[in-house]
Amino acid sequence: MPELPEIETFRRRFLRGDDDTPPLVGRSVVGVDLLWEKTLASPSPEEFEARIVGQSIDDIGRRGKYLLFHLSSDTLTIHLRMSGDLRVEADAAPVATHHRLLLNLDGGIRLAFNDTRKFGRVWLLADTATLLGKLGPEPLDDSFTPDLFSTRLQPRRRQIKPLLLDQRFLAGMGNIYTDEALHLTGLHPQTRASSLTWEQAACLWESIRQVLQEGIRRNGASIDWVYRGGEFQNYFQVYQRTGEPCYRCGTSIERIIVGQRSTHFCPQCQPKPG
DNA sequence: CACGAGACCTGTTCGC
DNA sequence: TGCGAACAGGTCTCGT
Repeated sequence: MPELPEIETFRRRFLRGDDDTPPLVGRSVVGVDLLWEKTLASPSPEEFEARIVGQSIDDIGRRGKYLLFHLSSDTLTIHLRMSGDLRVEADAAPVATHHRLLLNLDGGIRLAFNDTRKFGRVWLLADTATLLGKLGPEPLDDSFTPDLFSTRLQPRRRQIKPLLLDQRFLAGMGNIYTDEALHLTGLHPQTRASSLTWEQAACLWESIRQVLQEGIRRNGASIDWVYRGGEFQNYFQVYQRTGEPCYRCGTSIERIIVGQRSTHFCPQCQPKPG
């Protein structure tokens, strides 16, 4: 799941707190329990524990799909990949199935990293530049303009969908929001990026921002049992709607594979070019 | 550079 | 009912 809106939802929840989650800023790390070694990308488990204990959470940020806990002297960087989840719970709570890393905080709570498929990764970094430096623009930043987007699209010959999923091209888009943005624009997912007119690029720019903002407003999308609270799944136009009628024209939504990813689109509203 | 295959993992759903 | 195949929100590496 976790794409930009879901990560942003975590960030806001941990910053402000909500009904069952207290704000995390200001709390310090008092202990660590690494339950699945590969979850920790760097440094070594020994160094991780020695360095992180005693640091406090000063702020919480996000870059693309990376969640950034800015600590006293390091940045705890987390990528949830396919099945990662973050839960704030009592530090005496039983350790749930698929918990991979526990960070005990002061005040009797802990931040638990739960990840069924074990793809998620955690880094403790003094400098995030190496890890984050190759990411493309932030789609919701003011600096991301239609002109910038169009200019970046122009030299690329790739199919538009895999290009939008390429985090070096644009940071934060995943399979759901890409399918939704292309449908909103009326672009076939296999359209060549370089073939887009400025107007089409500007329309896609608008659609990308619209679906991401809508996703954030709905607290992300909850599929299956993960990510309580998200509502955006109730507003999907094409994602996981194979065979169901397009809300705009009534044509059956189709599912094809593009760049090895499941892709949903309306063949009427998003005609294949050429 | 663009693209596809395979890897990394576990769990659920689908088809026969 | 059972069992294997297909599929899942992501990204990396390798070969062509």
